[in-house]
Amino acid sequence: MVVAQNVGVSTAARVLVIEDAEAIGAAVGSALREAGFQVQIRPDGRDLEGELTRFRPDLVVLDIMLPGRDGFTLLEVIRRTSGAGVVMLTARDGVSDRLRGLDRGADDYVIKPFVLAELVARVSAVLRRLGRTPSTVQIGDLLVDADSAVVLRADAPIELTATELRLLRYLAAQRGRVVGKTQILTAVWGYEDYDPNLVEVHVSALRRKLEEHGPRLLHTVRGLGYVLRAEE
Amino acid sequence: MVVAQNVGVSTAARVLVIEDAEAIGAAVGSALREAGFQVQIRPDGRDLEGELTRFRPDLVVLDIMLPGRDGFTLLEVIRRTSGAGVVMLTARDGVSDRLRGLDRGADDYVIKPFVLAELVARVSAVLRRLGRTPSTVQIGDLLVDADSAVVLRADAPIELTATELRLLRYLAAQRGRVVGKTQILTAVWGYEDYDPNLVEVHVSALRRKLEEHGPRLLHTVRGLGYVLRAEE
DNA sequence: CGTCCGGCTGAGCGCACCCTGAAGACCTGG
DNA sequence: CCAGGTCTTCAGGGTGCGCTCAGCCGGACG
Repeated sequence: MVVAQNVGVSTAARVLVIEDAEAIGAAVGSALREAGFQVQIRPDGRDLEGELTRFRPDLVVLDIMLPGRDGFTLLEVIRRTSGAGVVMLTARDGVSDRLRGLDRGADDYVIKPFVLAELVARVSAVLRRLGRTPSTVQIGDLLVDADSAVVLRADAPIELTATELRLLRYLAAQRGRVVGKTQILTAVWGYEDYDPNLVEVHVSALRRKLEEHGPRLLHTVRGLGYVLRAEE
Repeated sequence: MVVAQNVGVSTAARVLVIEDAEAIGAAVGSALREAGFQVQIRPDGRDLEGELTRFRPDLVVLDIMLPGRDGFTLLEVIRRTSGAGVVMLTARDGVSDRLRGLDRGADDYVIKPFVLAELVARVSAVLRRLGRTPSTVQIGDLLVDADSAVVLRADAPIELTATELRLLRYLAAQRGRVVGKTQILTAVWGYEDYDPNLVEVHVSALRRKLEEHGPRLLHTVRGLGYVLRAEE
C-alpha cells in the first residue's frame, strides 16, 4: 500500500539548481525533491541554454558566485529565453552591497547562510505567484491553502498559529508518506538533532484543532513518525 | 466555499522592459514583479519583433536612450505590430522629448530619476486604461478605485493620505493573500530590510479609517503578515 | 499481568510580536 | 517664515505563542 503518492508526478514543477558547492547543491536538491519538485543540479552555467530547452525548468535556483559566467549573467539569459522564475542565493558579506543591486532582478533571493526550509518556502511561493503550482492541497475533507493561510475542514475554517501552519503544510506536501520527527525538525524548524518532544507538542496542538470536527487524519506510526492521510 | 482567491495569477499581465542600464532594469523588473506582473527585461531593442511574438507583452516599458534603435523607433514598431501599451522612460527633464513621445503615441511617460512606486503606478494605470486590469477592486462592502483614488465603505467616501492609499491599493491587489511586512515594505516603500513597525503604524492608521463604519477587513495573521479579506 | 519505553498533554514561563499614543522631522502652500 | 498636515521614529504595554518540563497514558512484549 501507499505506493507512490503521485503528488502530481505529471504536473510536478521542475526546478533547476545551479550551485558549484557540491554539498550545498546536494542539500538544496534533496530538500526540494522532498517538497515534491522535480530537480536537476548543475555545478555551473556552462550549458544553461541547453538545460533550459531540454529540462524546461519552471524555476531556477541560482548561486551568484559561480565559476565561468556568474549568476547575474545567467539571470539575463534566463529572462531572455525562458519564462522561468528565478531565486538567487546571495552571500551577506562586504562585497554584497555591490551585488545587492544585482540580485534584485530575480523573483526572490535568499541570503546565505540560509535554512533549507526557507529556501523551499520561497521557491514554492514564487512558483505559486507564477501560477505554476496549485496553492491548495486537499487531504480527505481537509483543505490547506498556502496563499491565504486558510485551512478548512469540511468547509469550516480552522484557526492555526504560524508554527502549526508550517507543520501542516509540510505534512500536507508529504501526504501519505511517513515522516520522522528528525525530518520534521529540520524541514519545519531548521533544527538538527533536537528534542523530538517539540514536534510532539505541536502535533498534539494541531490534532486538537484538526480533529475537532472529524476523524483522525494525522496518524502516529510508532517508532517511525507521523503520516497525514485520510482513511478510506 | 472560499478556496484560493486566485487573484488572477494565471492571467497576470506581461510587461517587457527595455533598458540598457543594468541596475535600473533590474530594479524596475523586481518592482514590477512584486506588483504581480510577469516581467521580461532586455538591454536593447535588437530582437524586439521576436520578443513581441514570443512573450506577447501587454505593455512595454521603454527607455528612450538606447544603443542601436532608439526608443521612438521601437515605439513605432510596437504600435505597428502589437496592441501593447507603452510607458516611456525619458532621461533628463527634456520637455521636448516628453511631447515627442506622447505625440507619437506613448501611453504615458516617467521622467528619470523616478521613484519605483511611481513607475509601477503608471504601468498599472495604463494597463487599466487598456482594459488589461480591472480598475476597481471590491472586498466586502469596501470599494477601492485605483484610477480615481476613491475609496468607499458602504457607499460612504473615506479620506486617505497618499501612503495609506498606496498601502491599501497593494493589499487590495493581493486580496485574500497573506502578505508579509517585508513584502509590503519593498512593494509600497521600496525598502529592503527595514523596521516592520513602519508598516504596523500605517496599518493601524488605515484600520482606524476603514473600520470606523464596519467590521474588520484588514486582518493580522500573527507571525505571517496581513490580509485584506471579508469574512463570511 | 507487570515492566518498559515511546508518545501524549496540561501547566507555566519568558519572549517575540503587535498595537498605539505621542513627539519629532519633514514637506508644502500661503 | 509660519501653519497645517503627513510621515516616521520611539517607547510602553498587552498578549498570544512557542518551548520546556514533568507526569501520565498505553502499546508491545516477555
